[in-house]
Parts: sequence; structure tokens; C-alpha cells
Amino acid sequence: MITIKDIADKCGVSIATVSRAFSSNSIISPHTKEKILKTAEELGYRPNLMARGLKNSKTQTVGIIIPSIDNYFYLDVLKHLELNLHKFSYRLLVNFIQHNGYNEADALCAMEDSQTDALIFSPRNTQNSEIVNRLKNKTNLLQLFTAPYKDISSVVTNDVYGVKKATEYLISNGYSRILYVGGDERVKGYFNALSNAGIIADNDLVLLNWENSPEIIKEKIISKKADAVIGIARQAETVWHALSRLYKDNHLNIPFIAYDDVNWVKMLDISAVAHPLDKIAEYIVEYIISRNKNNSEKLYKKIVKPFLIKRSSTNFSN
Amino acid sequence: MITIKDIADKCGVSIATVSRAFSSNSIISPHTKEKILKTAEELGYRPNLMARGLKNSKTQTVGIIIPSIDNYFYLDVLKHLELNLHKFSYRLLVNFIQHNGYNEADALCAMEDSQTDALIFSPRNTQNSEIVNRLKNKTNLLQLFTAPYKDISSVVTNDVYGVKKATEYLISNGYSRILYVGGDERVKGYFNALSNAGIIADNDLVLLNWENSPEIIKEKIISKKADAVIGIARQAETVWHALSRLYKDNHLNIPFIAYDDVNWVKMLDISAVAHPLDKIAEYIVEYIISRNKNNSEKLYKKIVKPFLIKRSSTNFSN
DNA sequence: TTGAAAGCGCTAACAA
DNA sequence: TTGTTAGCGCTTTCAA
Repeated sequence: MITIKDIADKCGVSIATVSRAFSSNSIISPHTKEKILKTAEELGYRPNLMARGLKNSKTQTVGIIIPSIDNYFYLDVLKHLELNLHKFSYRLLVNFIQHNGYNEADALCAMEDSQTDALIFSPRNTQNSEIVNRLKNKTNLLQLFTAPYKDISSVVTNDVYGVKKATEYLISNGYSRILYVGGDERVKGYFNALSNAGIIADNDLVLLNWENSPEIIKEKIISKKADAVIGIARQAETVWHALSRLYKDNHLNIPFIAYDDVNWVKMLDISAVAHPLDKIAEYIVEYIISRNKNNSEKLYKKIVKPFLIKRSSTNFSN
Repeated sequence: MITIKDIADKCGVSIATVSRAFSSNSIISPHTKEKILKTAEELGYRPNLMARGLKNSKTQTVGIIIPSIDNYFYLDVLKHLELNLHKFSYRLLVNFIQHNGYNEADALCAMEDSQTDALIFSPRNTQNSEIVNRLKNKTNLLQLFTAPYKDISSVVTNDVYGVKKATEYLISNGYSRILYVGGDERVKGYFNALSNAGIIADNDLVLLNWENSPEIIKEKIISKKADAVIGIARQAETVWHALSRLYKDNHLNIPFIAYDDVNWVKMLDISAVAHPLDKIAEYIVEYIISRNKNNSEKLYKKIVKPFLIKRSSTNFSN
């Protein structure tokens, strides 16, 4: 392994000078710097990140804890994030959570040991507040997509807005008996859109359970005469199954919008509410850079707007 | 930050003794060891991985370079791998390749700097042999899924076998004019199965191009009277599109097997050839552990067998 | 069984 | 502008 000592010897300077040649804000004569850089290149020198890290307590590494919810969406997140981090010489360490067994607390502890310069996670609740509080003093925490800890920076999507947009689009095309299948947070966007349009919401058209079967959804559509459907996250899959059966059995075909633009949604050309992953990745990187450069302690909170992608499952004129 | 010095002070021993308490094969009296471990626990001591790494040139980190081919399959790979590595206190560093721009060479260099104890990658060809050769002396390289470098360890899937199994299944159910859409390597399994069954292969039923359009496939099925289809990797998506149109326009419904059991394939209940990811992850970990423990230099080569998952797209009696 | 001390490769304060 | 030196936290050899 080539070290700065090898370069120093070859150039006839001290190791300190070599070190300076690689540091951007160090005083060094252009001539020696050039010579050092050239020899480093020749020798194939690569700095030892562990030695550097040990010295200045920085790992140049960002950790991300992925909730193992079989959401393929996260591969896109990872890709965008890694590509952006790379530009700033940060590396990405990943960690997965299992439903049973290895959990968030374990993942947080593992990341604590890794001494990452920043740690991105998507907590469901505040049950690990003890560990989280400890970590707050050791690294830069960032909540992604979910933000139960109010005193920790976050980058989240405005899902209420996203659902509202989807609902509005259906309403503007003449649909008023829209079935909503998903969580009780985002449903606000659904109610907002309806009330703005002067439509009285029918609670029978709202399924707030995350575990509805295709049968229940199908039955609901028929009995309540739903004329369109919005399906959130994994429930979108179930909605799709319900709609397939409905089409096969009753030859009924109603508009459908999926929340989260995942692979199968694209494949089947289904309209979807998508998230600007490039923007999200940019924000995350911005946070990390600012925290590690300026050492600002200000809370960083970003809310990004999802957007609607119109495809053939809502085949209207506009 | 709590260091071994803090523990040493509190216990009235030297830092060397504290270090010994944490090393499994060190001579230390059970009594002092117990006392040290207890104090460490109380103080909330966490070893500094960088200091440890600097000393013994081990990072306890494994790198993986993901070819950014939009294959969601890789999220599963990552998950299985990380979960297995975790058991042995290894961490996973990921890196993505872009089609244009940041490429395999860049990724390899980045990983070189990260000094990972092992590096997993999926090279398409041997064009980066220079960097690869340099890395061979610095880390433990492992080729995953593809193995163009013959002198480097690898874990690959037997895709010829996989395609053969799929073909055999179709044949055993009475189909003989099977359309194959995919690469020219795996097609061997297709020809094998046919010849074993005494069926003379029709070259018109083989599309070795990776960029066939749904129209071409649809037209092929009709003109060549194909009675079943096998679609490989991303071409499986195109096949599915062709089949949807065929069903809509001609009300023709023929059996279909997709190669690679990805999300949309599961969603649509399409029969598929899948890979034992848990087994693959186990092999990878076995390789890493053996290389970092025993320091064996033997080439590690594993070939795993894919398996067929029967679903409704091949709705036979067995 | 334990301690003292050297050193892994690097950075930065201080001195020249 | 450059060199000397201490030290980041840990492991390990050697001596006690």
C-alpha cells in the first residue's frame, strides 16, 4: 500500500506537505503541489479513508435504513440517492429491517457503530426515541417519507396533496362516486377535493383498512355504485385485482388511479401519483452537505409535491 | 465518546487488557474480563470501527456494485444479502452504475478507496480487466450472476437449466411450437429440451434480439402458429404486452412463462423461472467469511439452480 | 495474566 | 511556505 510517506520520500518533502497537497484549503506552493500530485498519480496513491476518518471523526459515509416492506420503490430511492451522494464523495451504507426479527432498533444500533456522517430512516412511530435521542448527538438524523419525530429534520412527500390531485382529476372528468382504499391520513386530500367541488362525501366509499381483499373491494364497487377508484400503496395491488375480476365477471371497467408509481403500475399503464425522486435525493444531499460543512443546527424540513401521471386507466380526453 | 481508555481508567487496568476483553482469542482472566465487559456496558462503550480497521486493515464492510438496469430484482438481492451479512457483523456498501456517465470503472475505483473486505459485482465483459486485476490483490472479488473473468470467484445461476425446465414443462403439457424471446446463451436450454423430446426446433420460433417490439412478437405468434411463449428478463414485459393485444384483438390466449420472477410477474400471476435468493446470499456470505477467515486463495465457484413457479399463465392440470 | 509501548495513515497545531 | 510532532482509538509484540 502506498502512503503519504512514500510520496514524501520520493518528493523529498515532509508528510505534512504531502497532506497539504490533498487538502483544498491549505497553504502550499503551486510547484510542490504539482510535483506531489504527479508523483501520487504515478505511484497510484489512494488515501486511506480509515486513517483520515480516525483523525477527523468523519467517515464520508451516509447510512440508510430501509423498511423491508417489499416496496420496490426503494430501489429507485437508493439509486437516485447514491448517484447524488457520489458527486460529493459520500458512500452509501444500507441496512434492511425485517418484519419479525431484526428491527429498527437493531438497525439504528448497527448504524451507530458504523459512525455514519448522516443517517436516513423512515420511522413508523416514536417507539425508539431513546436510541434516536442518543444518535442525535452522534450523527445527522434525517427522516424520509415519514416524520413522527417532530424535533428531527425530515424530507417527506405531501401525500394529502397527492390524493387531492388524483381525486380532483377524476372529479373534473365527471366522476363523483369515487372509492378510496388506503390510509386515514391521506384520505383528507380525498375529502378536501370532494368538498371543494361541492360533492357530499359518502363514507361508504371509503375503505381505511390496509387489508381489504379483492372481493370486498369488488363488492363495494358494485353495491355502492362506485364510478372510479383510488388505491394507495400496496392496496393499489388489491384494487387492481378487484378491477380485473370486475371486468371479467361483469365487463365493468372504471377509471383507476394508483398511489405510488411502482413497476407494475407502469407495466400495466395505470395512471399514478408519483414522487419526484430526483428532487427528494437532491434535498437529502443538500441536508447532508450543509450539516457536515456549516455545522448548522437548524431543523431541515422539506415537503415535496407528488404529481399525477395520466395513463390509460383514466383514458379521458385530457 | 467512550473509548477503551475510559474503561481502563474506571477498572484500574491497562488499555491492553481492555482490548483483550473484547478479543475472542486472547488470554485474560475471566474475572477481569467480566468486570471490563460490565463497565463497558454501563458506560455504553461502542468500539471505534475506524481505529480498529486502521490497525488491522479490515473494514468489516462488503461492497456491491449494482448495474443500474432497472431490474427490481436487485432490491431482493440486496435485502437477502444484507440480512445474511449482518449476522456476521458485516456492513453493506452499495454503488450503482449508470448507463451513460458513471460506469463500472468509476464504481470499481470508488470501492477500491472504500477498502471493502469483499467486492461483489456483475461485469458484462472483461473490459475493465486492468482495474480488476489491481483490485484482486486488495480485496476479495466475487462475480454475481455473470462471470466473464474466468480467474475470479463467482456465484451464478444456471440459466440454461432454467430455460430447459420451462421448456420441458410446456412440452410435457403438449405444446411443441414454443416461441422463445431472449438471449442467445440461455436459448441452449430451449434447444436441449426440444431435442430431448424429439421435437425438431423451428428457427422461426426463436427471437434472439433483446429489442423486439410487441408487434413483432404478436405477428410472430400468429404467422408461425406458436402455441406457447417463453420471455426472458426485460423481454418478458414485451411478450406480455404482445399477449395482451393478442387476447384483445384475436381472443387468443396461449401459455406464457417469464424468466425472472419479478414483481409484475407475481402481480399478474404469471408462471416464472425464479432464483433461490436465500441460497445465493448464503453462498456469497460463505465466500466472504472463508476468504476473510482462512485466507484461502482457492477459486470459489457456485452455480445455483433456478426453479419453476407454476401460476395461472400456464393453467395446466399439473 | 497483565502492562508498556510502538504503530496503523493521516491531519493540524505549532515552530521555524 | 515547510517541517516537526502529537495524537485520533485500537491491536499486538515484548517484557515483566
